[in-house]
Amino acid sequence: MNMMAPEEEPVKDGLKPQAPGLVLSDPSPQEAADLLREGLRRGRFNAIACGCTVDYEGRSSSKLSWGERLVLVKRDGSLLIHRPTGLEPVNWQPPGAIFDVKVKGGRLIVTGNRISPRERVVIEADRISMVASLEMGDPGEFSMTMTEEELREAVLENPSLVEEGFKPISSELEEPTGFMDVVGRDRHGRMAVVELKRAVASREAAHQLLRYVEPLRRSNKGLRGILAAPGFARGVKRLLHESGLEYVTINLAKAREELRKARGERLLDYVSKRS
Amino acid sequence: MNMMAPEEEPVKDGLKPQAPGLVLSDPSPQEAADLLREGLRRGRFNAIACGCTVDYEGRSSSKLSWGERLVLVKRDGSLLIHRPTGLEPVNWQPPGAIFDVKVKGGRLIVTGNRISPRERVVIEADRISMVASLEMGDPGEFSMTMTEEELREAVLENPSLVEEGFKPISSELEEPTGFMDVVGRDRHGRMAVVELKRAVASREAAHQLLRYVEPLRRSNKGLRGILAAPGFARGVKRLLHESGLEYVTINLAKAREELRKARGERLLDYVSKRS
DNA sequence: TGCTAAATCTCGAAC
DNA sequence: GTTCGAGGTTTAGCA
Repeated sequence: MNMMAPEEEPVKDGLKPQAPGLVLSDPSPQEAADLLREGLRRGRFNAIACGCTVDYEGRSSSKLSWGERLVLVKRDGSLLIHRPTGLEPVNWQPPGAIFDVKVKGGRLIVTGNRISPRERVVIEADRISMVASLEMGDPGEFSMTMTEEELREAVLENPSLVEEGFKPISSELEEPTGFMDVVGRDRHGRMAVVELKRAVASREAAHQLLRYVEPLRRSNKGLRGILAAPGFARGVKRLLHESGLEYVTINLAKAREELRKARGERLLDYVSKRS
Repeated sequence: MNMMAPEEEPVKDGLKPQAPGLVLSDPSPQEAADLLREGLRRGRFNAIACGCTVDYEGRSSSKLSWGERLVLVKRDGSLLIHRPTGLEPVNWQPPGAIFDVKVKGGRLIVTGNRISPRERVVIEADRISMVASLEMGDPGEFSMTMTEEELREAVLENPSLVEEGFKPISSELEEPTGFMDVVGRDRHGRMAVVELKRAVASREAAHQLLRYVEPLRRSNKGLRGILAAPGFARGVKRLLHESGLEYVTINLAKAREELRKARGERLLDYVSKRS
C-alpha cells in the first residue's frame, strides 16, 4: 500500500491537524475505512475507486452486481456511485445522508441512510484501488444565463418579443390550474396568457398552456393563449390551432440582447444617480 | 510530485501496456495533462482534483469562478465537475464529448466539445492536488424494481388492483394526444383509461389523464378516466371530480406482492414444463 | 412540509 | 435524428 499527502510527506497520524488530505493507493479495507471515517469527520471530499456491489432500498429498490466504480462521498452527506461510462450515477443519495463505515468479512461496507423519504444505499467493496480524502474549499460563484426566468424578464422588458403592442400585466400568476408565465393584454385590449419555453416546445407544453387557458375561458370567451418558444415539435402548431391557441417563435438571440440592453440601462441609471 | 501505480511500482513509461492506472499527487499542469491524455487514449476513468474556473456555452451559458472541485472524465466522453457539496454536478457534458487537453500560461486547460447540440465546457485549472487515471471494468448488471413499468405489469397481472372486475385490453396505447398507460373495460363493459403513477400524483398527472380522455369522449360519451396512484397531491381529487375523472389509491406493497407472485407462477410453470 | 414547474435535465424507446 | 414520457429524477421557490 502506498500513501501520499499533497504538499507534504505521508502522514501516518491521521489526526494530525490541518492535514490537507490524503490519497491511498491499494489500501486494505481497514485502511480505507479509517481514511473515509476521518475524511467524513473533517468534512473532506472523499473518493473511493473500488470493485463493489451496491444495493438500494427506498423510493424504489435496486441491485447492482459486482463491478469497478468510483464512489464519491461529500461532506454534506451526498453520495454518488459512478460506473466507468455514463453521465448519471448508477446509485446515489441526495444531501443529508448519514454514513456508516465498517469492515466486515474483509470488505469495506459503506451505508448511506436518509430519512424522509426513508432510503438506504449499501456499498460492499473489495479490491479498493484508491481512496482520496481531500480538503476542498470552493468560494466560487456560479451564474447562468438564458434560463426560462431570464426569458420571462426579457419579455417583460420588451413585450414586442411576443407581439407588437403586447402589454404584460403580471407574471408567475397562480390560478387553480397552475402558474402562468406571463399574462397581459394585446393591442386590442384582449387578455392573453403566454407560456414561455426556452427550447423546442413539445406537445406537453401546448397542453400546459391549454390547461391554464381553458378554465379561464369560461368567464372570458375572448382569452388568447400563446405558446412562445424558439421552436415547436412536429404537430404542436396543429395541436395549438385545434385548441384555439396560438404560437409565437421567439428569437432567443434577440431576447438575450434585449435583456443585456435593459440591464445596461438600469446600470447606467444607477451609476448616474450615484454620481 | 508523487506517483503511484496500484498493483505494481510506479511506471514512468506511460505507454507501457496494461498499466492498471496511475495516481499523481500535486502534479504539475504538464504532468496532469500528460496523464489525462494517456488516460483518455487508454479508455480510463480519470479524476482530477483541482482549483479551477469553468465556462459553459451551449444550450445555456454559465460561468463558475475559481474554487476547488473534482473533475471526472470518462471514456465515453462524459464530463462531470463536482463541487465539495451538492448531489448534482455544477457543470457537465453528456457522453460523446471530444476532449482537448493542453497547458497554457501554467494552467491545465481541458475543453469538452459536443455537437448536436453544439456545446462546450472549458476548465482552466491551477493548483492540481491529484490526478487519477484508473482502469475500470464494470460487468455488473443493474436491476430496479417498482418502476412505473412494473406497476403496469402488476395491474395487467391483477387488474383488481385498479377495480374489481376491470379487464385490461391494451397497454401503452398511442393516441394522437399521447400514450395511455392502460385501457380496458370495467365490469359493466364501460371503457376506462387508466393513468398510473408510482408516486404521489400531482395536478399535472390529472391533466395528463384528461388530455387522453377528453378527445376520446367525443366519440365515446361514457368513457371513464381513472388516475391510479399511491397518493394524491392536495386538490387533485377535486380537480379530477370537476373534470369527470376518478381516482384509485394503489397499494404499492400489494402491487409488488402481486408481481412477485405472478412471476413466481410463471417460473414454476417454466420449471414444470422442462421437468 | 407540501406542492409546482424548470432543467445545459438524462435516458431509453419508438418512429 | 426527432419526439415522447419516466425518473429513486433534483432543485429552487413559495405557501
